[in-house]
Amino acid sequence: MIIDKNNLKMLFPNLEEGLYNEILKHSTIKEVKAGEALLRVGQTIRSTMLIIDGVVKLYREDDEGKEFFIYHLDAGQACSLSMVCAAKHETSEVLAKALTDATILAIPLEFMDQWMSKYKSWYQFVITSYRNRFEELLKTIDAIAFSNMDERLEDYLKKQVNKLGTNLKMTHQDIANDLNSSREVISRLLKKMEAKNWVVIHRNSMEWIKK
Amino acid sequence: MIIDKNNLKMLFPNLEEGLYNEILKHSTIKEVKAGEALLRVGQTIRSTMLIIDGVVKLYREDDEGKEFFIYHLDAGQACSLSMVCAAKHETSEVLAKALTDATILAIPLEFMDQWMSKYKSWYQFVITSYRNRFEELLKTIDAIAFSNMDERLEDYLKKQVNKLGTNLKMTHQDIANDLNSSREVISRLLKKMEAKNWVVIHRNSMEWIKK
DNA sequence: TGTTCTGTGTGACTTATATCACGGTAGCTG
DNA sequence: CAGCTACCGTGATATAAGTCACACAGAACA
Repeated sequence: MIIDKNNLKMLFPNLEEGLYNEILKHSTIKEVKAGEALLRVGQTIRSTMLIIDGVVKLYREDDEGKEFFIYHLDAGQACSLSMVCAAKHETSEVLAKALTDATILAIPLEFMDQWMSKYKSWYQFVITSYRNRFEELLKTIDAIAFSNMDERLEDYLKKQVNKLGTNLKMTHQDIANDLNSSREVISRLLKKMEAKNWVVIHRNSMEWIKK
Repeated sequence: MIIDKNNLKMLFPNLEEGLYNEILKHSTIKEVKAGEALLRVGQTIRSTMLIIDGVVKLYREDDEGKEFFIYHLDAGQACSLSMVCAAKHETSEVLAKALTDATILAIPLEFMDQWMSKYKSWYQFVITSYRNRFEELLKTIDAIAFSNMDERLEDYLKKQVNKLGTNLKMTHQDIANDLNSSREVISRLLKKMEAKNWVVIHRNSMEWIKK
């Protein structure tokens, strides 16, 4: 995938002219296949990552390696964690996996500091990214603190639909893993949703038909 | 409470000289009694808040007004949310309540932007605050996603002990509210902890004796 | 002094979710 | 085609947590 200034402007509007040039000049492009990890827990972060294309899923891991889905990142968004971590030369607290094939722009961490004082638009972008991720995290907390599995599943499916369209190619086990639940529970809840005409279940996939 | 440069240096080390002066010049001091709210959900944020003295608890609220405890802020810390919100003129997503009597330094939001480019130390401070709050939030998610009530209660009590000492003046109902559980459940779990000699239970208070 | 209120203890029960143990079936592969 | 494997459905059961009902005890107060 070739990235030029126009691309960048579409995806990240409202940055300063000079900043687009710097981004193009100093960043490297990373292509990631669907399912691959871009960032693992404990890994040292050496660059800030901007999503150019595709969807990335962020996970939190427990000690036994169970993966709990926290939120999505789309094209035009930045991995906020890679920003702070980068700024402090620290390691990742999360696992980031490509949901679809994805293209990532990696910006070496030294530019974080530089641009922060040099480009007001960059500072705005970073702060906004942060705020948005923080909000996502709060919503995730709401979901697990205040909602039952049926609501959480509905939320989860809606998010997937938002990112990938109504035809969801995933197994019940996949969903169970993301929600830290079990296949049987998800199967049963999906059945109920099917009875309510929210979804049509196939093998290895399903279709979301609720408006 | 009178705040001078030395105070400030003790609480917020590693800032630039000029920045301490600016903080003293432009901020106002707010005294808050234990139990009072400093920031409510939906409230517009007009200033960034630095904790000078006391302990503040942050909560997330659900639609029925149930309050779910997310983390503590101590003296020397900043309410990161007030930073981002302030920068974007937005409203609060959380409820902040003083746990003890507290002293807060309120910095009008216009200085956020200014100082960000003017003082590298301020930028570092903001980013570090952010990262720390983000981590707290992730830990909170871990707790509710991966742990049972007994572990969560233990964690919770340890945090309280950390902030307020081993003599905990709170009712079982208070704890239940913070953990979004119920009094009976907390009572029973506390009994078990007492049996294990982790805690001595009194009326309206308890003592943490586990090392 | 008795009365009231608030916090606590506890048994019985309900509910949500997890786990176990199957059996079935679609789709691939040799 | 046989046989395998991954996915799905479902009843039975287990467990954690929430809810209900009520008893009791210490503090507060009239």
